[in-house]
Amino acid sequence: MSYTRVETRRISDVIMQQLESMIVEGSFKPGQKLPPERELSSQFGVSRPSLREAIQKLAARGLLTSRQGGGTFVSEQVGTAFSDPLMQLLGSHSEFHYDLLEFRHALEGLSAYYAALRSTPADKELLQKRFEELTATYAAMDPVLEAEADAAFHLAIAEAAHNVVLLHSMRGLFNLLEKSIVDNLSSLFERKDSRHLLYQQHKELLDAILEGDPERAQTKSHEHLVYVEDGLLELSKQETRIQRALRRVQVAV
Amino acid sequence: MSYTRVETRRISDVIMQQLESMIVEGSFKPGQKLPPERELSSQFGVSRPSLREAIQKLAARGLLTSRQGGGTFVSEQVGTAFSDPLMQLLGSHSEFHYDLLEFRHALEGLSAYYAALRSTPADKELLQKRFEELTATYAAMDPVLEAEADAAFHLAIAEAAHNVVLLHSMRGLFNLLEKSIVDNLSSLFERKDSRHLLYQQHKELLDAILEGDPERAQTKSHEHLVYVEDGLLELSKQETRIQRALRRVQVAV
DNA sequence: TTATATTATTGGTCTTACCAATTACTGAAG
DNA sequence: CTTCAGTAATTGGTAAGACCAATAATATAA
Repeated sequence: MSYTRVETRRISDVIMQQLESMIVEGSFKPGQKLPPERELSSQFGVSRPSLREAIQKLAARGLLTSRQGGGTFVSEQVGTAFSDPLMQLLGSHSEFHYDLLEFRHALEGLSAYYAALRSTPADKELLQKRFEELTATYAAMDPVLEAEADAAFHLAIAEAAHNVVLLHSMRGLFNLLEKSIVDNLSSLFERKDSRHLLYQQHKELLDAILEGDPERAQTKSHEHLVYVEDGLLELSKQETRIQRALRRVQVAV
Repeated sequence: MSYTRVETRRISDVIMQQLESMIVEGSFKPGQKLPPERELSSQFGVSRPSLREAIQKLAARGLLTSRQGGGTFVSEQVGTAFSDPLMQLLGSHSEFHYDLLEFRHALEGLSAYYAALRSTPADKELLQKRFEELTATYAAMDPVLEAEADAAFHLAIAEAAHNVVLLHSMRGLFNLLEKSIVDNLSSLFERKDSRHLLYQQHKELLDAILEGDPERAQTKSHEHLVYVEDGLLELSKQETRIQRALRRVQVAV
């Protein structure tokens, strides 16, 4: 008896996977509104019931939510282990903020490395745009606006890295940081005399990516990270880290 | 579980819940064939599309399976953990397995860097122990045992890095990979002629950490990662990555 | 400007019809 | 009687159109 996998793919399953991929890859971002069902169905070339079955399946798994008359939306907290209780805990305990920031900047380095390796022309175009938007905010002297532009720039790098797990992790971290932490700190380590230095670092990072030099991109990102963290260290978080390290020795199994 | 979903309940959700209850209660037993859709729909007093949406949702959750012309059946293995959101997502899409592994190895590099910077004497002791346990498994020729020891070694490094976010992420990734993915692949890229090379890489990594040289630790970890990923690339996942990258260009807004 | 009423949009549901895969049935050949 | 091919019935898969209901956008009146 041959195990002939007929595999008559259900069309709603095909659509579901396509939508799923688009969500995971970032074509549809969390919170974003999807096109109307009628439009989507004709766009995919399937009937509305089939398209609906796909949507309902994804909704059953929590990736989509739809309200009658409102529309269909991508769930805000899609995947990522950063929405779990522990992470919420970490976000609310200031002694871990440094760890969060350190991790975020580390991921940025990774993103830069892979972005330099795998970014498409379209990616590079977007990167250039985001960079220009970031530099434009330097004039405004608005730390919030600047932080947002900075986040957008680094998220664009993460997207250009073409690793969905990395992208999701970055998104989750940014969400976590955005809410409470970064605002207080960003104004601190972005002191006025460092504007030029930050611009220089970002510029070098961008160039390394655009030129497709992963090693240099990672190095530049790393230099950036070291600089920023040095600024943070002035806030004397080092003590708590050492304290934790020592405490850990006691509880280590 | 009780979510304030009190709004106008979708009829397909109501039917889904009823069917779910019947399955859980035993009215429909595992393996049993359900009545035809037309019959069920009229029995519930709803249209067939609505009834179908309910069935598809349950099928998406693994409770039901349906074959065209055959019928709809209750799944045999009801009760297995099929709840994890990201797990289900990434586990069902083999094209993302590479992303997961890449991310894991990248995090290992980070761990190595910070472990070299901040590991305490107690950490180093544990690292040495884990490393010896790992090398011991090389003799056993048991890929599962070896994978476990490898995981324990790298987790110890992550602990020595003293960044709770990094550690938490590593743990989550290991759990994710352990379940289904890594086993198939690990046996592939850990071919027999590479034992010595892997030992060498691990040894150099350990030494760099013990000597407190973060740059070298990261470099060694990176070399290790490159080697492992090269092995994975032989499985030709690169095409799908490129395809995804190109497809993303088209739908990007 | 604000508040209300109206309209358009959009998901939710139903009906009908037809296609496609599977299963059950029939009947002829052995 | 069994066996097997061919046919018909069963049943899930898909499509199209229509209408309802909730929401959002717009226009109107106070």
